[in-house]
Amino acid sequence: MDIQSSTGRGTPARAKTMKDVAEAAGVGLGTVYRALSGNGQVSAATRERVMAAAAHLDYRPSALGRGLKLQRTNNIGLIVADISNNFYGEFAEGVLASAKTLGKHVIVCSSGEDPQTEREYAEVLLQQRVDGIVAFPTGQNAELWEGAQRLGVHLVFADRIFAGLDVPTLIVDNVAGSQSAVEYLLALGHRHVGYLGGPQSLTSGREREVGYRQAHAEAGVPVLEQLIVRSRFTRDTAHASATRLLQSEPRPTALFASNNVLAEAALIAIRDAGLRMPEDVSVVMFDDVPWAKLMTPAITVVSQPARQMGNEAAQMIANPGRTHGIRVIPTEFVIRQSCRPWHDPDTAS
Amino acid sequence: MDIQSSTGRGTPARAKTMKDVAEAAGVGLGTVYRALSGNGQVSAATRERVMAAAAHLDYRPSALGRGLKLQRTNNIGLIVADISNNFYGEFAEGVLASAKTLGKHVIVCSSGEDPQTEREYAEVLLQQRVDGIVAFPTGQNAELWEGAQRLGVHLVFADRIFAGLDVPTLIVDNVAGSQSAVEYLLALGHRHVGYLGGPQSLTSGREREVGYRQAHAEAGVPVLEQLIVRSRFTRDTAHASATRLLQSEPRPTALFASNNVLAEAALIAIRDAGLRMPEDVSVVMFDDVPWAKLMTPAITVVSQPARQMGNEAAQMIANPGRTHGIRVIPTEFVIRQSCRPWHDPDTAS
DNA sequence: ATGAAAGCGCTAACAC
DNA sequence: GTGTTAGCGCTTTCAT
Repeated sequence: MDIQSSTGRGTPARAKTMKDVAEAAGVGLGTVYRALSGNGQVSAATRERVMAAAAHLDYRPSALGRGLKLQRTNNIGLIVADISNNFYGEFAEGVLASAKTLGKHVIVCSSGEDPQTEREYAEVLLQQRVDGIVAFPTGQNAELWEGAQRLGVHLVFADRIFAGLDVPTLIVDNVAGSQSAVEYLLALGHRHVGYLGGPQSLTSGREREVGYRQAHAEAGVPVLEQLIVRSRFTRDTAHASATRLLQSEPRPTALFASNNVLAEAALIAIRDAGLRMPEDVSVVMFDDVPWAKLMTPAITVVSQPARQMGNEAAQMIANPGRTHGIRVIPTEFVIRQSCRPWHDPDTAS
Repeated sequence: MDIQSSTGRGTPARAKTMKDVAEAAGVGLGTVYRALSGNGQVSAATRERVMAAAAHLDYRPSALGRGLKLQRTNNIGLIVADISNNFYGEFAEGVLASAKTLGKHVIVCSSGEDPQTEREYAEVLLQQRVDGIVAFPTGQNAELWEGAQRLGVHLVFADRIFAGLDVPTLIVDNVAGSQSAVEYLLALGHRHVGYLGGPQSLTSGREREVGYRQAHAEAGVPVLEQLIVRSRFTRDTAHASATRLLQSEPRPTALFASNNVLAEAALIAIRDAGLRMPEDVSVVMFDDVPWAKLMTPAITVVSQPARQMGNEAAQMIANPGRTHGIRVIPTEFVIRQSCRPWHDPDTAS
């Protein structure tokens, strides 16, 4: 009696293969393939028998065998900075939704904005032989991305322009979005608009600051450098930066937070400082997260269509060749109740 | 002259294989394997040559070939309801972080709480031959999960108990968490506490309602069924439900929202109804999302350690056998400023 | 210490 | 219309 052949209780049943189905249906391997895939001619009777055998055995094709043969996996990688951040979460939902309709599957990675982690994840994705990668690149690892492209892995970058690489990129109009927000604050009479910005290493950090400066230039209002505070786009350093900004001389009467994490920090810092919004300080933030409209007063925002961008990124990965260069998505300025006109007490008539 | 062999500009270089490395290093396939994997003996000199050749060719092992041979992929699936919801986002960050340290990779799927979508995604994950799946199950598709277990795919469920299936499950103490919140409101003098609940089909929906009822029973306060409104855990139906709850007779003087999406809806409905928090209506919510402490007043919450749960889920998948039954995680009741004592005007002395 | 060869599950070309 | 076979890239056993 052969112990190996007994159906052990604890031993999981090996996943069934085409060969199993072929034996069960009493046909050859090729016939099973033709019957199940629809490629090639099979008689109706045979097809019936094969389908029945497959169903009975609970056969499920192996994506591994298939991928190995076809040199194509239908898997794509997604590298975001922080999936618990609503912006990336919305983007990811968009990628997942479009990927599903395209018959693709998504391996999600969270880099924490760390180039080393990004590198490790990209390496993993290449080993998994993904067909493409959607990434919010840290700005490092140029050789890595070049290598990926050489291997025929389709790339799409989001939110940041990677200088020197020819990768299709999806980006919002940071300069215009930021500029419209700051113009609005200046038009309300604010002359000391604090800017809570991201790192200069990212396009989104740099460009939003450019918009801030352009708005000042066009309004003829001088920029006070001490009102510009740069922080990482993460919670750890954000609070200290926001607090520092509120303690600047002169104290800002309005504040523009250049992403949702920095805005959170700003609101907490404002409350901690005993200031009221909008009486003491007006606030505008970049990125229309769900809680922005919950606040009292509701926050005025520069809205970016994160989910739609995710959709589009997945489409771009699936249709390489149709996508070139940088696609700029417009932002929308949504005025709510977090800003108030400012009349400088010193110069009041 | 052979055209095929020329390095075409547009033709991507095929990913290098062990065979390529073997030829470049002038050794056999087995030697390359032994040199790169560390399994087996290789002379120092040979190892050196192999490593150099691999580096020079930019060789990257194929997870496909490896997985096919080993019948094990080191990939795990994660099925959440909505990755843009902060709760799932935090959980996912936890899974990703732990998976990384365990050398595993995560295919993320978003079911939208739809059993059909869940089924399709689970099917995909099984075809991908994932080693395990972490899921927030909809409660349907029992046969599917049983089949997965039979195939030796390790399962971990989160947030919901699936009756009739023996799957290790990670869950917060919904009854106790909910009960402590409602006890608090009753102790403040509220006698008409509205309950904005999730669907009865999910454990988290049912149990939180049980906590609500137990708190009333122990305080000797009768439950008014018209103050219990159930909604799906999604934005579409939440707002209508919240509005309906606020129009109940008697009007609730306090409100317990059983998840973060319902809480969002409740706050908007409160504002739309022209009510003030906490003067007109006290509020407690389940799940301590980042914006809860941003609100003025800051919201009192039942906090659940979402990220830590994600960590633990990944560990459980990686160490099957060590995990059995249902692991209940305690919640934490965090009192902030969104509740106020209530003295019924009719019975005031 | 190293080379040769089999086989994981699938696709596709070929033979009948 | 159907069966057979080679090969994708890797791991592992068996010779040498």
